[in-house]
Amino acid sequence: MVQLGRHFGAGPASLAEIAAEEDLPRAYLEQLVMSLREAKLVGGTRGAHGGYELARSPESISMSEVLRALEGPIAPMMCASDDPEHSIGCDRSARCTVNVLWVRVRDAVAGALDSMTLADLVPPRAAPTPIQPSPLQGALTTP
Amino acid sequence: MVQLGRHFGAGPASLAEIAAEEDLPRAYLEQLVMSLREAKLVGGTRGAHGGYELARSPESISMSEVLRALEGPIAPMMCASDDPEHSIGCDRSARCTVNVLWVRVRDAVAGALDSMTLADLVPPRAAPTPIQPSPLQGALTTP
DNA sequence: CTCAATCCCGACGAAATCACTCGGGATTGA
DNA sequence: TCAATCCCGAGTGATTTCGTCGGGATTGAG
Repeated sequence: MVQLGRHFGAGPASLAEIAAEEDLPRAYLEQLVMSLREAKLVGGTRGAHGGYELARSPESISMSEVLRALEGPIAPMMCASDDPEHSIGCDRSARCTVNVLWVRVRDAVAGALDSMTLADLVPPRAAPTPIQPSPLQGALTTP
Repeated sequence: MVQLGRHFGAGPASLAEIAAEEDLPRAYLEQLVMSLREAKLVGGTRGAHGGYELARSPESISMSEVLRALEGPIAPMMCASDDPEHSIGCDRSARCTVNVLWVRVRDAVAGALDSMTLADLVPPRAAPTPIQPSPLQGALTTP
């Protein structure tokens, strides 16, 4: 996850390393990285001295991509999913007025996630390019 | 939930009625309404011909209140909860740079929820006072 | 060539959560 | 008095989440 961002440009990082730094079980990490790989966000190189690496620069990877890769489509409820494939319309869709609410929430979340990149989350001192300050939070904190 | 909003001003509605209209199990509704009662959003009147009623007008009840009552504090992760009481700091809080992300998401959700009231969700024809069009969605859909 | 490090993959398991059920009071209008 | 209704706590079954296990397949180094 984020550790890979910190490690960017320094060659591949083995799961063993990451597991140590993050103290998470290595076997579990494997599983997570698999999802990231399927989403083409990281690439793995095999063999001794192998490991994982970001496929693109941290600045170009939005957190919405990461989260979608790890947790599936953004959907507060099944009837308001990002991905039309997975959205199963609930039986009472006709008289259900609540759907708009969920759609709003979903868009809010997606917006927040889109407004941050992996680079925003690597520890401060390493932040290379100043990012435009999120346009989002102004709108959200106004009364 | 929303049905109560629709029913506002027409005296108390029994769970049996609501269960019929919503076709949800009545016993389950009881449980939900309990939470709403604890949050002072609805009041119950007992005895024959009793039922539940909104405690305030639908326009004055924000969906964030409702959701907080039903699902607890708004918190995408435990380390970024609305309610300081329930927020349990994760062990790695020191080196955890991800927290800001969750806080942003939480605020986005809270904002979206605050921007809608129960009245916005009662079926269109019944909407009494025109609400100011949400200030939120403009900000969220801009590139 | 061989071997150890590492990724790749599928299946399994325990714990928490969700949606819902059961059974039995306590109150009140008719 | 009695039936309708709220009030309340405990219990259940399915699903999801977090994490484990074991065994290949690849590749660089010696």
